[in-house]
Amino acid sequence: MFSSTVENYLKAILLHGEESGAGVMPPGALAEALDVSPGTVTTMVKALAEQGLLSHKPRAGVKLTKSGRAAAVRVLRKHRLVETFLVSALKMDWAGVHEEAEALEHAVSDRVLEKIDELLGHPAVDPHGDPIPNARGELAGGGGVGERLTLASCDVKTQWRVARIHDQAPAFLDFIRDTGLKPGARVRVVRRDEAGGVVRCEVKGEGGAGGAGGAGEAVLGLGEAGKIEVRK
Amino acid sequence: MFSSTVENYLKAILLHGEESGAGVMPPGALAEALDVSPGTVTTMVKALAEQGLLSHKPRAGVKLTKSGRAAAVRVLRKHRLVETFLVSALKMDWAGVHEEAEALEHAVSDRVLEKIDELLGHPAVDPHGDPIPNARGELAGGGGVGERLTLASCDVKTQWRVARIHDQAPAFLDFIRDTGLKPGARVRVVRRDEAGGVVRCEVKGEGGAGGAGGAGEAVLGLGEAGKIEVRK
DNA sequence: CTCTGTATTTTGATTGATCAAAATGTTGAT
DNA sequence: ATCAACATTTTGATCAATCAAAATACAGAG
Repeated sequence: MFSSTVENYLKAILLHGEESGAGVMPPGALAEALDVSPGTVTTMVKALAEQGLLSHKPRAGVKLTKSGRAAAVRVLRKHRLVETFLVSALKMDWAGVHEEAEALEHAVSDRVLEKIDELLGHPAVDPHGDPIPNARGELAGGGGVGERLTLASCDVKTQWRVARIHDQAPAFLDFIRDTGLKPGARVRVVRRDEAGGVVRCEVKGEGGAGGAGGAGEAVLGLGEAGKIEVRK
Repeated sequence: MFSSTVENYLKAILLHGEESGAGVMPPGALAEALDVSPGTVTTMVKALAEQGLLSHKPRAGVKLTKSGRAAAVRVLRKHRLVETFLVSALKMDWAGVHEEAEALEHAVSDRVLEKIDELLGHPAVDPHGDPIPNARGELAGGGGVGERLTLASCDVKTQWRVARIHDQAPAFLDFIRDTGLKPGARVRVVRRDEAGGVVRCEVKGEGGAGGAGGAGEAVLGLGEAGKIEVRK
């Protein structure tokens, strides 16, 4: 239907809206997200607007149209279902699946996707805790970055459960795996030093099936702590 | 590593060699196989020769180099393992998986591929009976089109087993599915009318698990019969 | 040996996606 | 109100992959 380039533009715009809450994405942010030059974005954006996938207010930013958003949501569904599939069905390492899914999301047909969805039992979230849009194109909204409850903002001493990791960088994900702070893990902030920018916490493993279960300690920066969303 | 265009050129040349036995493929056949114009082939072939993937004797044809063949075999391995995966793991319909695999073969990484291979238990053939190259890049040779034993050349009255379908066209595959002549089925040629170009045979279902098992009759043209390889 | 038909290569152009560098518009500080 | 700093758009080029149509080489018939 669309080239993978087009799909990547749409997905980046959707993701920006989800993360930032802003309805409009500035060209510079898009260039940054896609790792292309600003001029390239201007050119592509004009073409996509032509196709009715987004609206473009010159010098301000872009916004997905209804059909653009629908296409973007389909791509995101593919991405997240594929990630889940790689981890659950193929037992691949958690930290690497994002890049694999990045390539596969453009090659998986709708027919294959629905078979995968079925095989996995219609999962609601992917291995990072990110919500998977359903087949009807509905995406559970996660609340903007501001009101998020994370290891940087949650109550100290209370026990929480890791709900979602807001970063796909392999190095960070490796760190998360090593500390045991994966979605599902139970965690308690032991001490948060705002001045020093350090958060120290106690991790209690998976609780459910599988994981090592043993308790451990994790120390991380405030910025990093802010990427770990907790709940309950 | 290579663009999907390049991968398709290499795969087409390898497949031509396997099917025809000829070591060299004329540009016209390549254009036909890839559904591009002859001029395009000339251009691309020069570029691929530049990269050391094939050797090009002007006005005669192309031949894969060692490294070109290795790359082609990797692509073929991906294609056939993906097909097997789609049928065995995702329970997709036999007849459609070729086109799906056509897209996925360029997006599946080596890491993902080996996980799939493992999951499937290192299968030796794909759902059409085509041999799957192993991880070391060895491809079981199938014998040229001449010496092949097929429903067009096998003994009448003897019972055979369908080994391989030498055609990926969806319409033909649909026909095969409907008649039950899939790899694994037992079959006996009841009558072969060379003059009329018609082969009539009796099909006995899967034998093993799954299939309907009941006997049925299939009537097909001599050309079509020649695409159904039998053994034993 | 010549000619003709077919396969192949050349030529000139197009499309999608990209870049670097120059030009331009906008915003915020003074 | 002016100007500097920065973001955005324009401009002119490039690269990979393709096409249609013209030019060319070759092989077999005579």
